[in-house]
Amino acid sequence: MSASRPPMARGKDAPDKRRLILDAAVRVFARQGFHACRVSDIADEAGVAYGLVYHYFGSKDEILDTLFLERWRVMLELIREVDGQAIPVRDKLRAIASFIIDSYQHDPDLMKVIIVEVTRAANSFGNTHIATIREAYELIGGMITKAQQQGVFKAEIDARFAAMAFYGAIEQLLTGWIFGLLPQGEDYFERAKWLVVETVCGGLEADVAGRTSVG
Amino acid sequence: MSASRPPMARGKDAPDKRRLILDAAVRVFARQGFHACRVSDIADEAGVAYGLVYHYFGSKDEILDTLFLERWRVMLELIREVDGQAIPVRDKLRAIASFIIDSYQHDPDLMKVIIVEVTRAANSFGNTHIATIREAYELIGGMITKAQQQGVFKAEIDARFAAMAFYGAIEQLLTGWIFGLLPQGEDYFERAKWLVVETVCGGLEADVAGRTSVG
Amino acid sequence: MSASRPPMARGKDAPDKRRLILDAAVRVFARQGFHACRVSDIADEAGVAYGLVYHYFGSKDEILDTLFLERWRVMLELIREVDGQAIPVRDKLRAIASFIIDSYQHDPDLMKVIIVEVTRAANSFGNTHIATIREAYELIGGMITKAQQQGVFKAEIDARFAAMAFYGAIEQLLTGWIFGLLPQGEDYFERAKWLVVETVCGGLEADVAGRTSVG
Amino acid sequence: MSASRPPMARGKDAPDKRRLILDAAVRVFARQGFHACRVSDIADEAGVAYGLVYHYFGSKDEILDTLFLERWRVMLELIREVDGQAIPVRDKLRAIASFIIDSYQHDPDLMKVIIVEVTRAANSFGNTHIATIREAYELIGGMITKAQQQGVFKAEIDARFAAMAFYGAIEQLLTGWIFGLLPQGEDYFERAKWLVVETVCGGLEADVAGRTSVG
DNA sequence: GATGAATGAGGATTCATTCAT
DNA sequence: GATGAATGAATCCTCATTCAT
Repeated sequence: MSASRPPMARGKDAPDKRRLILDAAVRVFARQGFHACRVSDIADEAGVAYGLVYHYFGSKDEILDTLFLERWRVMLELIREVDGQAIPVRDKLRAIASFIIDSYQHDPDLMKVIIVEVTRAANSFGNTHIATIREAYELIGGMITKAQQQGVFKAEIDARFAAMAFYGAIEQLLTGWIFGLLPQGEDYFERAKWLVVETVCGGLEADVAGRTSVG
Repeated sequence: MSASRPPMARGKDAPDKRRLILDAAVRVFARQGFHACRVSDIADEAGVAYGLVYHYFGSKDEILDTLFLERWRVMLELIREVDGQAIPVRDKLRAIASFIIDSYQHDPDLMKVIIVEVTRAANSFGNTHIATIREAYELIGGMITKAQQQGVFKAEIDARFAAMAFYGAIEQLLTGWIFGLLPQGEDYFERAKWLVVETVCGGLEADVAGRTSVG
Repeated sequence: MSASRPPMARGKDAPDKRRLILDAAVRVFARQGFHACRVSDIADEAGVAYGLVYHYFGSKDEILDTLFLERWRVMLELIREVDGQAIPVRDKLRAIASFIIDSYQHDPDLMKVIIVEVTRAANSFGNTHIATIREAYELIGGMITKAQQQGVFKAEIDARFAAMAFYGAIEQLLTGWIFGLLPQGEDYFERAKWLVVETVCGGLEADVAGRTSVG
Repeated sequence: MSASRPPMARGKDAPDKRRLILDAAVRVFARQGFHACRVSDIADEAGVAYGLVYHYFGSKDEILDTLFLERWRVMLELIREVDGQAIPVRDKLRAIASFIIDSYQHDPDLMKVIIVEVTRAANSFGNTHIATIREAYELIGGMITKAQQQGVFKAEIDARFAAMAFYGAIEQLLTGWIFGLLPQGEDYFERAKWLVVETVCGGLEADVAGRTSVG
């Protein structure tokens, strides 16, 4: 369950300019924001000629689209895979949270760009990719619904809303890291995976009747 | 505990052009997005001359800035007020969730702008806004810490992370409404207030040992 | 033969806002240049309301025109008066040089503005006032012509060209002071008056035949 | 000792758009004045696209800047070269006056722009230009000082002031031509070269004691 | 594939001037 | 006279995109 971006097979010394440009774009978008950066900034950061960006990508937008889609495709695959497994819902949610947090740990700039520039961009990129995003939410919602049918989760809480809350909790942790509001580090990332699932599944409240909430 | 924007005392017939511009900006930003709209769109929407926008605001950015600050001032006041009350933590969180959801219900455009555009702009905006947001999180974190000390909340979950998760869950519900991913309406809003608090405090898991999840 | 600007008779305590605005404009034009300053800068500097500037002057241009004309009228009067006197040409030129240098000493900002913004502005104000400026040159040229006819000045040098060179030499001294290229101070000003006349009349060359060039 | 602008080595058919823009700017600045012309006027005059102006120059100011620097570099070279020659001071001054007047004759627009716009802009331009101009004056001042030490020029006249007066006399002749106050033409230009040197070196005064004013 | 000069529409900002009070 | 809010035309500069080499 790797959180790394799909490798682009190439000859040993071949630099794969396309990949170079994408990776440069991530850094530049993260640093300056999509709107504040120019195509020339990306080319400079990648160390390639201005025009080459347009050789590989049709537009500046397409670069961001590509970055989003690359990552989100893996994300959806992961969710679908998890969805098909015969494991407790808590483990499923745990796998999703782990994947997202691992993704951040592996490439924080990329996740920052996706969250800041796409996921919350209701009027631009968010709308373009709404179908993709919706699918993720629906898959998660489906897991919750199934858990409710099995009696594992309470039935009173609308699964769609619960899915949003779950995903929002994770994304906000990332946001906290992105903007320096939460401490980062290997330990914190690991703890966060457990924490977000524990909060959403077990709740913050202490057990009043001796029930152990630790799985 | 009104979620409405602070009224601007004025003579009966005086139109307060500044307010007019601010309100128009909310509508235009919500409709087109901050970057996609022109200053002239704001002026047109407000029914004032182009130049008047610059009479009251130094730049397009400053308008967004002002909207953010206005809203968060009210938000912080609410949180501080709630923090000072001698009520159960669940009620405190409920009050905060209610306030935010009421705000959305009362002026969805404004909340859309705050969530969608300000997060994106957090790159460019100085640390002023981050500091404001940080204060809100710290207040919520403080409530959770206190609850943990009183044994009401589990001690294993870092309060700062829990505060982020809580806030993120709420914000994602708003995002769901904004993107049209969740159903809206008076009932849904009311239900959402309960749901988000119930999820975060009581957890999604059903009681397996007769524990009542109602505080 | 005062170099001061015409006093504006007024009640003791009356501040004469018009004068206030003109004087403020001199300072602002000198500091920022005519084009780089806004009408509001003038109003601020004068400590009057924005709109009052337009109560006294029809436009920003008119302010500069007024400043130029006020000073140049006195200048022309001086030249005409000198022209009518029965004194050696050297004394006449000396009187003119003195007047201009005294003017600079008395109000360097005003002279800077007139030289920089009007006298050299071939495409704007310079053209507007070309007739006024031409008259001064012609009067000086006339003095030189007369001196040539009297055998005091060489006949080979075109009087119009000589008049320009004479005036240019003076103006360049002022320019040197304005841009910090020449040392300033009472002594330098006095010496400059003598120097410019001595240079133009007597020449820089040392006497080779015992002639004393000091009048 | 050509007064022409430095040639730009290029392939036979290559149009060198940068040069095209610079030359167009000279014409437009001379015709309309720096402030009154738009960047689009320059582009139109050069027959290039609007944006290309900004491809080669950072701003409208930088164009004027470049013109100034280009011209003064040549001017300084000339003065330095003249300064190094073992010729009478009168010949040196004559060479400088000739160069400037030739420059005007060769490209009156450029000289108009240099004189009219750069002086005005000296406020905004940093001390870079002032420093350049200062060097020219100091070189001329040095020639005069040397002549004074050799007894060729009077010692009573401060060399720095004399240098300014000399340069001012020349510049004012150009100003006279620019404003249409002095007659132009091959003969007048040639005569002016002699005249300005004769005036400054020999003085306007006729010889009263058989002194020859020819050095 | 690679380069970077060339294009030109778009939009923020400025600021002189007007005018109602 | 005095005030400053209101107006809107003017223009600089940006930058995504195209294209010839």
